[in-house]
Amino acid sequence: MARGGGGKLVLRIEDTDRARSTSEVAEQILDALGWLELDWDEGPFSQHERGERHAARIEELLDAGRAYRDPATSEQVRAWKQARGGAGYRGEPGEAQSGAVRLRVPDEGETVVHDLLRGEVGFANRLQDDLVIARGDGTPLYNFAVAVDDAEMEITDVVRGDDHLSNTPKQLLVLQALGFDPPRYAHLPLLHGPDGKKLSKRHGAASVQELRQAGYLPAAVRNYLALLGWGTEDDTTLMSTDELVERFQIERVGRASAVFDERKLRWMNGRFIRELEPDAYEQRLSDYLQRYEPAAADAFPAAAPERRRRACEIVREKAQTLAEVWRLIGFLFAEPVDDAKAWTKWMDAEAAPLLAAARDALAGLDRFEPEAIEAALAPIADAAGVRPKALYQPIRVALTGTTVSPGIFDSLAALGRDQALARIDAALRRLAAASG
RNA sequence: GGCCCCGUGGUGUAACGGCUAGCACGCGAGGUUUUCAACCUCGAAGCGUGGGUUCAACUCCCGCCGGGGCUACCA
Repeated sequence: MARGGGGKLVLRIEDTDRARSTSEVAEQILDALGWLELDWDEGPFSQHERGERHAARIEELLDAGRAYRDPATSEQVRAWKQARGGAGYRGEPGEAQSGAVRLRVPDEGETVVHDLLRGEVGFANRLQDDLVIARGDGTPLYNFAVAVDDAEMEITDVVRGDDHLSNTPKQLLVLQALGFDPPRYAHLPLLHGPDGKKLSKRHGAASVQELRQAGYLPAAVRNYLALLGWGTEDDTTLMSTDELVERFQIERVGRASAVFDERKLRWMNGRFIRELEPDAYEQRLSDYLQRYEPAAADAFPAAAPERRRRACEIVREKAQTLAEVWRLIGFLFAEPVDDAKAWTKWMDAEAAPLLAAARDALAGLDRFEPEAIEAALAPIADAAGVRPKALYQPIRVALTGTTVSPGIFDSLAALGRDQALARIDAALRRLAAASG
C-alpha cells in the first residue's frame, strides 16, 4: 500500500454465493480486474494450506485455554443473553468435548478499532459474545479465518467496506488472542444504487461487468469511482489514472455512503472517449463489438480498414459510450435497418423530387468528400424553398433506414458514392411503387 | 430491541470557526444546427432539526429526526 510505487495489494476473495462456487466468483472478479487493467497474480496460499493452518491455530487457542468447546444452540445463547440484559454470551470453558469452538472474550474494557477514516471506534467487551471461531466439525468461520490470514500473510493495510466495521473488533480479539499485531484499517463508505439499496460486493463484480457491457471505458470508470466519496481541494473533476494515483489520499475519503449516478458516468465517459487516439478508439470499439454486438462481430472486422477508420472518425464526437456506436455506424457495414416510423414520417410525395435531385447532384460530383457533397446539396433545398431538414432527413432514411446518424455529409462520404446512390435509388423505387 | 457508522441542492463533492456556501452531473431557458448528440451562455436548486459553546458555527458539543451497517456453528 505504499503510495507512488512498489506497493502490492492483496485481494482476498472471500465471497461465496449459494448459486456459484467460490472459484466461479473468483473468476468473475478477476475478469473484472483484468478489464479495469489491474495486474494480478494468484499468490502463494492454496486453499488446502489455509485449511491446515486454520486448524492449527484453533488447536493452539484451545490448548492455551483461550478458546473452548460449547454445545449451546443459538436458541440457548439467545435465552442466555435475554436473561442478562443483552450482555455478551459466555459459555462454560472446560466442560464440553464437542460443539462449536468459541473464543473467550474479556469481560472488562473495550476493543478499539483504529480506523484511518473514522478515528477510534470503541466496542465494549462485555457486550461482545464469546464468538464462534469454528463449527462443531472444526471448520473455521469467517471472522476467525480472515484474522488469521491477515496475520499470516502479513497484511499491513485492510481497506474494505463500511459493513465490516463492526466485524473488526471480533477480528481484533482473534488477533489479540493469537498474539499478533493488527494491521491498519480503513473502512470505506458503501455505495448505493439508484434504487437506494446498497451495492454489495456480490453485486459489485457483476456491476463492473455491466459497466463494461454498457460501453464504458476503464479509465472513465476509475475516474468516476474515485470521485465517489472523495474530492480534490481544487475541484478537479476529470483526471487521468496517473493523476488519480498521484493525487488520491485515502485520508481524504468521506465517511458517508454515496449513490451511484450512471448519468454522470455517461458524461464522463463521453469526455474520455473523445480523447482517445484513433487507433485506440478503433481497438476499443472492435473489442467491444466482438464481445457484445453479435450483429457487428463479423461485419466490422471483415470491412476494409479504411472504412473502419472512417466510421470511427465520424462517430467519435457523437457517442458517449461504446454501446451507442453500432447504432450510429451500422449502416456502413450492413444494409439499412427497417424503421417503419422513420419511413412514414419522411418518405412522402414531397421527398421524392428532392431525393431525385440529390441523386443527380451526387452522381455528378468529381470528389465524393463531405465539403463537396455539402456544396452540391445545399442549393437543392434552397431552390425548392424548403427547410434543409426536408432534404437531409429523407437522404438519411434512405442511407440508414433511421432518422439518427452521424452528420449527413460525413455519412454519405463514408458510405461511398456507389452505395450511396444505390440506396437512394432503392428508396426512390420504393417511393414510386407506393404512390402507384 | 442492542451496538456502531453517517447526514452540504435531485446526485457526487469543496470550503484553517470568519467573504454573497464553490465545482461537476442532471434539470430549465436561450444559442449553434442536416437528425441525435456534442458544444457555448444564462438560470433554478443546499448546510436534516432544536439547543449550547463563541465576538463569530456548515465547521466544536448535546438532544431529536432521518439513512445505513452489524447483531449466525454466512461471507
